[in-house]
Amino acid sequence: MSGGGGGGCSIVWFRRDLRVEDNPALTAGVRAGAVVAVFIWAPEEEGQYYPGRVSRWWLKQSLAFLDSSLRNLGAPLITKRSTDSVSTLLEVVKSTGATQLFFNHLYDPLSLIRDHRAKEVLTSHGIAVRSFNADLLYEPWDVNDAHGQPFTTFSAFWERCLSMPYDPEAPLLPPKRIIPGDISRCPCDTLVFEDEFEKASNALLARAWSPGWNNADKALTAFINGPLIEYSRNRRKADSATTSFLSPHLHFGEVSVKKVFHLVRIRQVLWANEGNKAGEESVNLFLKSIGLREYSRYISFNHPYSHERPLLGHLKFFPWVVNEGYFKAWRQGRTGYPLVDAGMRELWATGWLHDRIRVVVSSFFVKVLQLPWRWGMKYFWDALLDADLESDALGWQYISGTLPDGREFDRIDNPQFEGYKFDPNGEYVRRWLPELARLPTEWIHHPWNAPESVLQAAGIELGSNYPLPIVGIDTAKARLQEALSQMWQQEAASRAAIENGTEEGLGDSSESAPYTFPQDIQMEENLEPVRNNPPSAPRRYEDQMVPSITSSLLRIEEEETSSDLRNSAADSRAEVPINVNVQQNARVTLNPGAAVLQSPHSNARLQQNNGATELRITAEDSTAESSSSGRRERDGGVVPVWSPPTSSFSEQFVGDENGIGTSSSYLQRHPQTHEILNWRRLPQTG
DNA sequence: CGACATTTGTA
DNA sequence: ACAAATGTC
Repeated sequence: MSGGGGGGCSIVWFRRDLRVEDNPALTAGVRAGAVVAVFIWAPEEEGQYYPGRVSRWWLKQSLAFLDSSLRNLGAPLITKRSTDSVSTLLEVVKSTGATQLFFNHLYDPLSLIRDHRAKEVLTSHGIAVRSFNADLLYEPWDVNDAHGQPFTTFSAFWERCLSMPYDPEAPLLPPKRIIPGDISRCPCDTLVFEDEFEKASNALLARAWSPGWNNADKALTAFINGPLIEYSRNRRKADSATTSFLSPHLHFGEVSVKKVFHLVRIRQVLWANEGNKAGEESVNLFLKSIGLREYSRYISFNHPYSHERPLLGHLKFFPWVVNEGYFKAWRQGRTGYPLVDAGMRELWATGWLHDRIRVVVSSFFVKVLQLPWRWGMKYFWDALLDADLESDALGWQYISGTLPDGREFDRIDNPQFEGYKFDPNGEYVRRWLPELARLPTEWIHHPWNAPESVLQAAGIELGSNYPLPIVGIDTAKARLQEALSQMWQQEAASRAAIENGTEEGLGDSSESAPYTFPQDIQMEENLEPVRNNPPSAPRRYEDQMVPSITSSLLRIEEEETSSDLRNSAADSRAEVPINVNVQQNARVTLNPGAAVLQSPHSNARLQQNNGATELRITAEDSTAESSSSGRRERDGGVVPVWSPPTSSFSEQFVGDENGIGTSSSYLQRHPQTHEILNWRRLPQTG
């Protein structure tokens, strides 16, 4: 396994494993001889999930740290700008004379496809390709129930993980030094991660966060030595500095989960020996949140659609309220519910939110406002520093009640009560909603009930400097009931239609006139959300239209932007290629031998017609996404930018074999979803 | 010590 | 809202 005498070096392809310690691909590369470390920035490949501003900021910092560590070890990080990672890899291989490629696994749907293709293409060029597990305690395909089937509930999954017959592998030490490959003919591209606007907005982030693997290590140590022991007691506090703050580090793989697991476990044994029950329990709870991260990859691998369609099919028939006024009020933190609003303001200003508050605001979004969950998920994607497709998809599905072990649909959490639970003294609300700062705790989570005199004393005029509740909880409950009964009706009708052989189970009504967002959703300072008005916007049965992302970077880099993007390109925005429909989505060019991943229900599958498949998303798509976004400064933070409508989503694979409904839940349907993309079928080492 | 009440936590 | 865990007599 060493060098192989051929003299060719190895490429180590860094992605979301931006660390030198416990990096199996890097270790393998170093063992094999000379190494060329590469990072390819090809955000257009992410289509709609082009990374948000804060996420890109983090990546930039993190790469700088990685580069300097690699340099210290002997080989710099080669950075490449690309719209097609695989062909760029090929170029790098050619210009360096490499004979091997090493990388670590990713499990989001896009990466599964891209990496699969990378293996195929590079292998066909005579390159030895090997990939490794660097992101998880156990590979998804190694965790199965007694019948060899994937788990479908978290607790069963996690129980199994914790009782596997073998422990997760011990973390690898960083290499002592790296022999550099020949990069004389492989120049770096300068990567641009932020434009001038964004730079200004991002300046503040550095005060609160320190990206990079060495800082990740510090954060981990600080957490284990500090807040961990109190985790079980404190984890419910919205305002806490008691979380690990590891999530962005983990997202970019600056610290390995295996290392976290091992260190935390060691501490647990220690506490157990001391009879420290609280400490022991704290570790269990913290590990559970690590487990959820694992589970999100597990779900994504087994159901590569989970980021865009409900796992339990009935939600497909939920009549979502398509109301951009609600949506805007939610984003701005002007719903009239202090806990929700405080959360949204914090997110807006810092790109961060405590897990509890994520649940509160997303649950409010889905249950009270009844907005399509994918909008919310997309907003999180754009705004969160630790935006993570798999984790966020899991979270939103959990909230929406489309997981077997998720929250029930018909349950509305009352933000007022949750407020007193998670923020009993109102400190959190006061910090993020200065307009309520003078309100006594008694009323802080339900100002609408406060006596006029109290409001006056606190300088609050409801409906003027703080909104009345956008929707009353009772109204929301009634509406939710109504919507749910509609949903079940639709579901039943659809099933009946399928049984009658009327193939088109889903009412085509929804497909005919795709709703589009208003052109420009600006962050207006004093927008007053309408109160309790029945949703003026139509309800719709498909939840597929996701307001698009903003990528102002592209605006700068690609000058070719056409004049009227909104109408042309915006309608045909590149989607996550999973659902690419060639006819409809003209912008997504499927080059000869299109790779098309089909519905999970018809067994997700990468179809390849001939060897060199290529799925390319043209630059125009993303450029289009950058148009018409409003931005405004706002106390310290910067308002996340929101841009206009997105395409209709091509969820046309309507007539899934089994129909869609609870009776034929995905539990029974998922069998071979992963067969094709299963890594087991790919050369596996490590 | 078991039957029953109360509290708690809910991926 | 509910099931599990914990507390009480």
